[in-house]
Amino acid sequence: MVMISSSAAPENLELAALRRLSRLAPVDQAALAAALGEQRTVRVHRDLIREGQEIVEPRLIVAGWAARSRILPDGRRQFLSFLLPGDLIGMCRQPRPLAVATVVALTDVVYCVAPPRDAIPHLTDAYATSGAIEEAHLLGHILRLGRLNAQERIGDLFLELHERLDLAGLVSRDGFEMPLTQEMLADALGLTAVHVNRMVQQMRRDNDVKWKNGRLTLVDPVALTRKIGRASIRVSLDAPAG
Amino acid sequence: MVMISSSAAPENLELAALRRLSRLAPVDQAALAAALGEQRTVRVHRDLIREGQEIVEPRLIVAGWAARSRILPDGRRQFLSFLLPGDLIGMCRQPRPLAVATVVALTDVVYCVAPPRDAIPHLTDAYATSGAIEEAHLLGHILRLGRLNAQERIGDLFLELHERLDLAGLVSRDGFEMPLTQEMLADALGLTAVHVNRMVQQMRRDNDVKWKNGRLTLVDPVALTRKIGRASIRVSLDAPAG
DNA sequence: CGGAAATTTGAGACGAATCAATAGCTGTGG
DNA sequence: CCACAGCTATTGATTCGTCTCAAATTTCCG
Repeated sequence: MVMISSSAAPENLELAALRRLSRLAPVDQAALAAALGEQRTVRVHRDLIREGQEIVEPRLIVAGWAARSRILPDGRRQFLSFLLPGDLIGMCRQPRPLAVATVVALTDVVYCVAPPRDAIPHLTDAYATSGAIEEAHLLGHILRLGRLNAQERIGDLFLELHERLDLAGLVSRDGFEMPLTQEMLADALGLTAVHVNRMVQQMRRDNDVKWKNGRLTLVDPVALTRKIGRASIRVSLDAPAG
Repeated sequence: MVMISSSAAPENLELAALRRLSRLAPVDQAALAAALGEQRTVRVHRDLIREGQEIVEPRLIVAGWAARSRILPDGRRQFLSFLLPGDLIGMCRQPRPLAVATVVALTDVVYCVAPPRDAIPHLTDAYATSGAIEEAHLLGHILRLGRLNAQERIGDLFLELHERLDLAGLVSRDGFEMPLTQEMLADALGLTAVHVNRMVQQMRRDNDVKWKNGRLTLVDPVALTRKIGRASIRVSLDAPAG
């Protein structure tokens, strides 16, 4: 269930993260690789950042999934966004910021300290673009929660994950590793685990998805996109003119 | 109904916007005021930015309300966030970005071109903080849509607006101008106008809010905050050490 | 193999949507 | 000054989607 426990050599996973970042802007891959030196692991269910605490240093996820979350006094939990390999944690433009959300590891998470802005040419651009994409994901999530019904929400989220993991080179023809439980999906989508379950079964019956052993396959992503009316995010990934 | 049609001198409104920005970081107010020279007005219902189009130049709202919105193929509409006096429109760190959402004027909106980053010392910090706050608002909106019921959503949004307008100096003891219709509230909160209506009546009966003639009063913001379990946003507004 | 976590199933209750109609308000033009 | 059009707000009756609670089953993992 935990992604990194597979037999794939860790190098491959790093590379996936690298590929992801490097596609954001023209970055010297060798320099970036050098910066990725020291890797740490956080265990499942552990917090990477705790709400209200001061943020340590920005980090780059090399492997595994995490989520930003908030919890209400009465225990209700909401995942605000998912953080996948290649994503940045706690990267912000503010001088001395307090975390506005907890970041919790949904699987074992391998990360490294994000190389400082000026360590590598164009890295500033890469981070900026990364931030813009992240905001686009937040907006997409708001649309999802505000105006889509349960089944659309699930499908739409699956499409987003597919898209993002594809960019990170983590999608093969038979889908991708999806370590989320139905309860986690519920916490992200503003639903109940029970209802997520029923809707997923529906989607399986409709042959929209296959999901087994933590591996998810979207049978026809394009058709599903149309079915849901999802606008895929198109932040320019090309290098800026110059 | 349109805020700026009041008898208040336009200078006061500018100042409100100024105060807002200046509180974000130590900014030379005179320099900022100079940069605010040329003001334009956009009529109600007109778009300031259209989704998918290239963003022109970043703007600063001087008076009036706008909203970022997305519309689904079938006509469903979702407001992603509200933009109030002192807020920035289209400010992004990306080189040549496409708008990820439409920005529509909810009232007549007076704006000016946002002074460039390096025009004024510390303005970069101010923009950074402004961006961080905006992200915090997005996260708050996600929590709202995902885990609060109709009445909590409305109350929580009212509290956010109160907080933001207060920072902008636009709240007096008898509340603040609230140009939103119940339908707009519905489009922001993922509800129906009909249901918003019923819940607002409930809140009036409970003596949580007064709302008449476009003016909204929160009878006891602190109590309401507790009642809803809302965590107010505490991005550091103080100057960074040094 | 055993225990915990995750998924699945069922019955019933409740919150919010839907559809439809009415009433109030605002501005416009005759 | 009134009549009318067009929003906005309100009310009622009904339907539908999702939640809740509870229990059974399956899967995962040590």
